[in-house]
Amino acid sequence: MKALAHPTRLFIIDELAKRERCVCELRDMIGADVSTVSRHLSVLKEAGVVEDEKRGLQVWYRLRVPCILNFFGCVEDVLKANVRQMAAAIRR
Amino acid sequence: MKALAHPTRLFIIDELAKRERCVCELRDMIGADVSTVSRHLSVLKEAGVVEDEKRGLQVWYRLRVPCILNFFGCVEDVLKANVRQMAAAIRR
DNA sequence: GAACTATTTGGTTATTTTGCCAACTAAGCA
DNA sequence: TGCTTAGTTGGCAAAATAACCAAATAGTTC
Repeated sequence: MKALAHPTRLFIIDELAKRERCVCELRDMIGADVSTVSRHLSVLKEAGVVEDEKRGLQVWYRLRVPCILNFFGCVEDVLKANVRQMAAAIRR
Repeated sequence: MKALAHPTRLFIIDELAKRERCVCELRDMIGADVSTVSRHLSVLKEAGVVEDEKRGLQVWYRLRVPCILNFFGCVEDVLKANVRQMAAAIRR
Protein backbone atom coordinates (compact mmCIF):
# COMPACT_ATOMS: atom_id res chain seq x y z
CA MET A 1 0.00 0.00 0.00
CA LYS A 2 2.81 2.40 0.82
CA ALA A 3 4.07 1.91 -2.71
CA LEU A 4 0.91 3.55 -3.99
CA ALA A 5 0.98 6.42 -1.54
CA HIS A 6 2.77 8.97 -3.68
CA PRO A 7 1.43 11.16 -6.50
CA THR A 8 4.37 10.47 -8.77
CA ARG A 9 3.99 6.73 -8.37
CA LEU A 10 0.28 6.93 -9.08
CA PHE A 11 1.10 8.85 -12.20
CA ILE A 12 3.59 6.19 -13.24
CA ILE A 13 1.02 3.44 -12.73
CA ASP A 14 -1.47 5.38 -14.77
CA GLU A 15 1.02 5.73 -17.61
CA LEU A 16 2.10 2.11 -17.48
CA ALA A 17 -1.56 1.16 -17.69
CA LYS A 18 -1.54 2.61 -21.19
CA ARG A 19 1.68 0.98 -22.35
CA GLU A 20 5.15 0.09 -21.20
CA ARG A 21 7.59 2.93 -20.79
CA CYS A 22 11.32 3.35 -20.44
CA VAL A 23 12.75 5.34 -17.56
CA CYS A 24 13.72 8.20 -19.85
CA GLU A 25 10.15 8.64 -21.08
CA LEU A 26 8.83 8.74 -17.54
CA ARG A 27 11.55 11.19 -16.55
CA ASP A 28 10.49 13.53 -19.37
CA MET A 29 6.84 13.31 -18.36
CA ILE A 30 7.49 13.78 -14.66
CA GLY A 31 10.21 16.38 -14.99
CA ALA A 32 12.21 15.28 -11.97
CA ASP A 33 15.76 14.04 -11.73
CA VAL A 34 16.27 10.57 -13.27
CA SER A 35 17.51 9.30 -9.95
CA THR A 36 14.23 10.32 -8.34
CA VAL A 37 12.17 8.59 -11.00
CA SER A 38 14.34 5.51 -10.75
CA ARG A 39 13.78 5.42 -6.98
CA HIS A 40 10.03 5.55 -7.44
CA LEU A 41 10.19 2.75 -9.97
CA SER A 42 12.24 0.61 -7.63
CA VAL A 43 9.68 1.13 -4.89
CA LEU A 44 6.95 -0.08 -7.23
CA LYS A 45 9.08 -2.99 -8.39
CA GLU A 46 9.94 -3.96 -4.83
CA ALA A 47 6.23 -4.03 -4.05
CA GLY A 48 5.59 -6.27 -7.04
CA VAL A 49 3.42 -3.73 -8.82
CA VAL A 50 5.63 -3.34 -11.89
CA GLU A 51 8.30 -5.38 -13.62
CA ASP A 52 11.22 -4.25 -15.70
CA GLU A 53 13.16 -5.54 -18.67
CA LYS A 54 16.42 -4.25 -19.97
CA ARG A 55 16.62 -3.87 -23.72
CA GLY A 56 19.85 -2.35 -24.93
CA LEU A 57 20.67 0.72 -22.91
CA GLN A 58 17.12 1.28 -21.80
CA VAL A 59 15.07 -0.31 -19.07
CA TRP A 60 11.39 -0.77 -19.84
CA TYR A 61 8.78 -0.93 -17.12
CA ARG A 62 5.31 -2.37 -17.31
CA LEU A 63 2.44 -3.08 -14.94
CA ARG A 64 2.54 -6.50 -13.41
CA VAL A 65 -0.86 -6.18 -11.68
CA PRO A 66 -3.69 -5.00 -13.90
CA CYS A 67 -6.22 -5.39 -11.08
CA ILE A 68 -4.77 -2.25 -9.51
CA LEU A 69 -6.65 -0.29 -12.13
CA ASN A 70 -10.00 -1.51 -10.80
CA PHE A 71 -9.04 0.13 -7.58
CA PHE A 72 -8.71 3.53 -9.13
CA GLY A 73 -12.39 3.30 -9.97
CA CYS A 74 -13.04 2.88 -6.27
CA VAL A 75 -10.83 5.84 -5.42
CA GLU A 76 -12.85 7.94 -7.82
CA ASP A 77 -16.04 6.81 -6.12
CA VAL A 78 -14.63 7.99 -2.82
CA LEU A 79 -13.70 11.35 -4.28
CA LYS A 80 -17.13 11.81 -5.81
CA ALA A 81 -18.77 10.91 -2.52
CA ASN A 82 -16.55 13.44 -0.78
CA VAL A 83 -17.50 16.14 -3.25
CA ARG A 84 -21.20 15.36 -2.81
CA GLN A 85 -20.82 15.56 0.94
CA MET A 86 -19.03 18.89 0.77
CA ALA A 87 -21.65 20.28 -1.57
CA ALA A 88 -24.41 19.20 0.82
CA ALA A 89 -22.53 20.78 3.73
CA ILE A 90 -22.32 24.07 1.85
CA ARG A 91 -26.03 24.07 1.01
CA ARG A 92 -26.87 23.75 4.69
CA MET B 1 -3.99 6.68 -0.99
CA LYS B 2 -1.78 7.82 1.86
CA ALA B 3 -4.65 7.11 4.21
CA LEU B 4 -4.32 3.43 3.38
CA ALA B 5 -0.54 3.35 3.69
CA HIS B 6 -0.27 2.24 7.29
CA PRO B 7 -0.64 -1.25 8.76
CA THR B 8 -2.79 -0.07 11.63
CA ARG B 9 -5.18 1.70 9.29
CA LEU B 10 -5.44 -1.35 7.05
CA PHE B 11 -6.27 -3.36 10.12
CA ILE B 12 -8.97 -0.87 11.08
CA ILE B 13 -10.49 -1.03 7.60
CA ASP B 14 -10.47 -4.80 7.76
CA GLU B 15 -12.28 -4.73 11.09
CA LEU B 16 -14.81 -2.13 9.99
CA ALA B 17 -15.51 -4.31 6.98
CA LYS B 18 -16.94 -6.87 9.39
CA ARG B 19 -19.01 -4.47 11.45
CA GLU B 20 -18.95 -0.99 12.92
CA ARG B 21 -16.70 -0.48 15.93
CA CYS B 22 -16.28 2.09 18.65
CA VAL B 23 -12.88 3.63 19.29
CA CYS B 24 -12.49 1.69 22.51
CA GLU B 25 -12.92 -1.66 20.74
CA LEU B 26 -10.32 -0.74 18.16
CA ARG B 27 -7.97 0.48 20.87
CA ASP B 28 -8.23 -2.89 22.63
CA MET B 29 -7.59 -4.78 19.41
CA ILE B 30 -4.68 -2.61 18.36
CA GLY B 31 -3.14 -2.18 21.78
CA ALA B 32 -1.91 1.37 21.23
CA ASP B 33 -2.74 4.58 23.05
CA VAL B 34 -6.29 5.84 22.41
CA SER B 35 -4.88 9.05 21.05
CA THR B 36 -2.94 7.10 18.46
CA VAL B 37 -5.97 5.11 17.38
CA SER B 38 -8.03 8.27 17.27
CA ARG B 39 -5.44 9.89 15.01
CA HIS B 40 -5.54 6.97 12.60
CA LEU B 41 -9.32 7.14 12.53
CA SER B 42 -9.26 10.85 11.81
CA VAL B 43 -6.88 10.25 8.90
CA LEU B 44 -9.31 7.71 7.46
CA LYS B 45 -12.25 10.02 8.09
CA GLU B 46 -10.47 12.97 6.50
CA ALA B 47 -9.87 10.81 3.44
CA GLY B 48 -13.53 9.91 3.29
CA VAL B 49 -12.94 6.22 3.86
CA VAL B 50 -14.86 5.95 7.12
CA GLU B 51 -17.60 7.90 8.85
CA ASP B 52 -18.35 8.27 12.54
CA GLU B 53 -21.38 8.68 14.70
CA LYS B 54 -21.48 9.60 18.34
CA ARG B 55 -23.87 7.56 20.46
CA GLY B 56 -23.73 8.39 24.13
CA LEU B 57 -20.16 8.47 25.29
CA GLN B 58 -18.89 6.35 22.47
CA VAL B 59 -18.03 7.19 18.89
CA TRP B 60 -18.78 4.47 16.36
CA TYR B 61 -16.93 4.18 13.10
CA ARG B 62 -17.98 2.38 9.96
CA LEU B 63 -16.72 2.01 6.41
CA ARG B 64 -18.08 4.56 4.02
CA VAL B 65 -16.56 2.94 0.92
CA PRO B 66 -17.23 -0.79 0.56
CA CYS B 67 -15.44 -0.92 -2.80
CA ILE B 68 -12.16 -0.65 -0.94
CA LEU B 69 -12.61 -4.29 -0.04
CA ASN B 70 -12.42 -5.35 -3.67
CA PHE B 71 -9.01 -3.85 -3.68
CA PHE B 72 -7.78 -6.12 -0.96
CA GLY B 73 -8.44 -9.01 -3.30
CA CYS B 74 -6.08 -7.38 -5.75
CA VAL B 75 -3.46 -6.83 -3.07
CA GLU B 76 -3.65 -10.52 -2.26
CA ASP B 77 -3.15 -11.34 -5.92
CA VAL B 78 0.00 -9.24 -5.89
CA LEU B 79 1.27 -10.99 -2.80
CA LYS B 80 0.60 -14.42 -4.27
CA ALA B 81 2.36 -13.42 -7.49
CA ASN B 82 5.32 -12.22 -5.44
CA VAL B 83 5.48 -15.51 -3.56
CA ARG B 84 5.35 -17.48 -6.80
CA GLN B 85 8.14 -15.36 -8.21
CA MET B 86 10.32 -15.86 -5.14
CA ALA B 87 9.71 -19.59 -5.20
CA ALA B 88 10.70 -19.72 -8.86
CA ALA B 89 13.82 -17.70 -8.11
CA ILE B 90 14.81 -20.16 -5.40
CA ARG B 91 14.33 -23.15 -7.67
CA ARG B 92 16.72 -21.63 -10.21
C1' DG C 1 39.73 -0.54 -24.82
C1' DA C 2 37.97 4.46 -24.43
C1' DA C 3 34.11 7.33 -24.77
C1' DC C 4 29.22 7.73 -24.40
C1' DT C 5 24.37 6.89 -22.89
C1' DA C 6 20.75 5.11 -19.74
C1' DT C 7 19.93 3.79 -15.30
C1' DT C 8 20.88 2.63 -10.45
C1' DT C 9 22.82 3.38 -5.92
C1' DG C 10 25.18 5.92 -1.91
C1' DG C 11 25.05 9.85 0.88
C1' DT C 12 22.99 14.07 2.69
C1' DT C 13 19.47 17.19 3.90
C1' DA C 14 14.64 18.62 4.17
C1' DT C 15 10.00 17.21 4.93
C1' DT C 16 6.36 14.24 6.52
C1' DT C 17 4.44 10.87 9.40
C1' DT C 18 4.05 8.44 13.89
C1' DG C 19 3.32 7.72 18.65
C1' DC C 20 2.97 9.14 23.12
C1' DC C 21 1.82 12.34 26.94
C1' DA C 22 -0.87 15.91 28.72
C1' DA C 23 -4.57 18.96 28.41
C1' DC C 24 -9.25 19.58 26.76
C1' DT C 25 -14.24 18.60 25.29
C1' DA C 26 -18.58 16.15 25.54
C1' DA C 27 -21.99 13.06 27.52
C1' DG C 28 -23.81 10.43 31.44
C1' DC C 29 -24.60 9.95 36.27
C1' DA C 30 -24.61 10.61 41.43
C1' DT D 1 -22.87 20.77 40.29
C1' DG D 2 -19.00 17.76 40.50
C1' DC D 3 -17.15 13.23 39.02
C1' DT D 4 -16.28 9.73 35.68
C1' DT D 5 -15.75 7.76 31.12
C1' DA D 6 -14.79 8.08 25.97
C1' DG D 7 -12.59 10.43 22.64
C1' DT D 8 -10.05 14.40 20.39
C1' DT D 9 -6.33 17.69 19.89
C1' DG D 10 -1.77 20.27 20.75
C1' DG D 11 3.00 19.65 21.27
C1' DC D 12 7.16 17.33 20.77
C1' DA D 13 10.78 13.79 19.77
C1' DA D 14 11.79 9.78 16.90
C1' DA D 15 11.37 7.37 12.65
C1' DA D 16 10.40 7.02 7.85
C1' DT D 17 10.28 9.22 3.13
C1' DA D 18 11.63 12.08 -0.58
C1' DA D 19 14.62 14.79 -3.59
C1' DC D 20 18.89 15.97 -5.24
C1' DC D 21 23.85 15.49 -6.47
C1' DA D 22 27.66 12.63 -7.31
C1' DA D 23 29.63 8.30 -8.17
C1' DA D 24 29.11 3.59 -9.88
C1' DT D 25 27.29 0.14 -13.25
C1' DA D 26 25.91 -1.90 -17.65
C1' DG D 27 25.43 -1.80 -22.59
C1' DT D 28 26.82 0.52 -27.22
C1' DT D 29 29.72 2.31 -30.46
C1' DC D 30 33.89 3.50 -32.43
